[in-house]
Amino acid sequence: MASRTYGQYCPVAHALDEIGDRWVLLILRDLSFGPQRFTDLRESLVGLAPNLLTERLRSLEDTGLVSREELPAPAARTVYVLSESGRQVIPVLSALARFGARRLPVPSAKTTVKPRAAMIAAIIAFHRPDAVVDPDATYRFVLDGQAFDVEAATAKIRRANNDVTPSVTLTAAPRVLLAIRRGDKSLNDCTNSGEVGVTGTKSAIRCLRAAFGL
Amino acid sequence: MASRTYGQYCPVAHALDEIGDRWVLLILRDLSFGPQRFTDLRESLVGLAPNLLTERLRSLEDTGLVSREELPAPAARTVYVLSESGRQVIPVLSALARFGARRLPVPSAKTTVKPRAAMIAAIIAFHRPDAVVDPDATYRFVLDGQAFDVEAATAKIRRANNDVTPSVTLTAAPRVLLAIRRGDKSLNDCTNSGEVGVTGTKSAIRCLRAAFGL
DNA sequence: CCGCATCCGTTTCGATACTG
DNA sequence: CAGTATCGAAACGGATGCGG
Repeated sequence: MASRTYGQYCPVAHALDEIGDRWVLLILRDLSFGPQRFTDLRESLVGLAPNLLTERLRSLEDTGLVSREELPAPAARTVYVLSESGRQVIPVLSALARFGARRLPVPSAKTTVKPRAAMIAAIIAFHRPDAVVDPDATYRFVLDGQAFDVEAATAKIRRANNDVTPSVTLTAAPRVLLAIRRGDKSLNDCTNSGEVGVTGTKSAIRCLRAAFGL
Repeated sequence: MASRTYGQYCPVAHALDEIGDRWVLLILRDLSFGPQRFTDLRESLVGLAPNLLTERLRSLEDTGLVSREELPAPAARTVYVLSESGRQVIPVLSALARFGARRLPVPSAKTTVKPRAAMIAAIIAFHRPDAVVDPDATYRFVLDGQAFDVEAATAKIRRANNDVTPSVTLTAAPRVLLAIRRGDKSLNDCTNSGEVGVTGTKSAIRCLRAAFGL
């Protein structure tokens, strides 16, 4: 059951031994947004057979990148979460996202642009930690009703938490965010036309725009 | 022959569609050190069948990441090189190297540490472009007789070029460089004991140490 | 429903042999 | 040197089933 290894003493080869198998990086991508159940992953990863998902999750547990948590009653559910060392794959995901975002074709009218894909393509891939002014800031993005919080300093992303009061909230359709990113529209025009809503103090909004090059 | 795609509109998935197949990132890793012949790649990538290497190279040409060049006479040889867009995978390789380097076990006495692996593990993975003082500097590393030049500003790496006069030259056994990186030895001690040779102006050496955290 | 396990046809991979 | 051809082995993808 041990997956094939490259057998090279090289950090790149070793990394690929651990996270290079098919589906693995997409599983980790999903987990980077927060804990996920088996079926959450299945839903996102269309085409991945359940036995293979099981095997991948076991491997990731073995390497210590993912851990399993049992949520308490009423309905006991198993969720999978990125471990502390698992969070070290996030820069890899970011680099892949930056690479992929430049090469991703403009979505046709029929292509569905999921909120998470838009977050990755428009936000995470272009986050500039060096441009962050206020390290304590939190940015909230509401896309198609799904809310994400991004920690300014670290670019850590999670599903929005009501306990947190974000510095800025940006509301938009995923497709609009991509259009702005491509430069087909400007954020100013979109806020004026109501396609994008931005709330927060003027300085916080400036930080948002600087941090993500919007 | 079209390789399987994930079929998701997501930059990470798209990136993996292009460079996520088995062996592909290792091929790109090798090409990031400069042009390589078919047999150079075969030699480095033990276990990769030649027909599969052919197929991977064709796919990479199709996506425009790699291009083929025919060297002129006397002995006409085909070499494969990273294209301009292909250089965009370098941040992905760096991120993988950083991830893998932390998780790579200490090499046993029997493990062979190849010069390139040491370069990746000790140098590329830890390069700090923000710490670079002189952007025009070039660092030369001579490991087991193989010489590499690293451009300070960009961390571009290539096989050493005699036309270039490096700001600093560091000579060491691959294993020693890794030991320093792990903190088992200090660069100072190794230069005093002769295990590592460093030549260059005092300020250039300071730059080298700052740029790579040595 | 959720979290898997089993079975099975298809694709991909890896090793070796062979060729211009 | 730079590939192509072949073939058995492994991995994958899809469907189905099953206990909690």
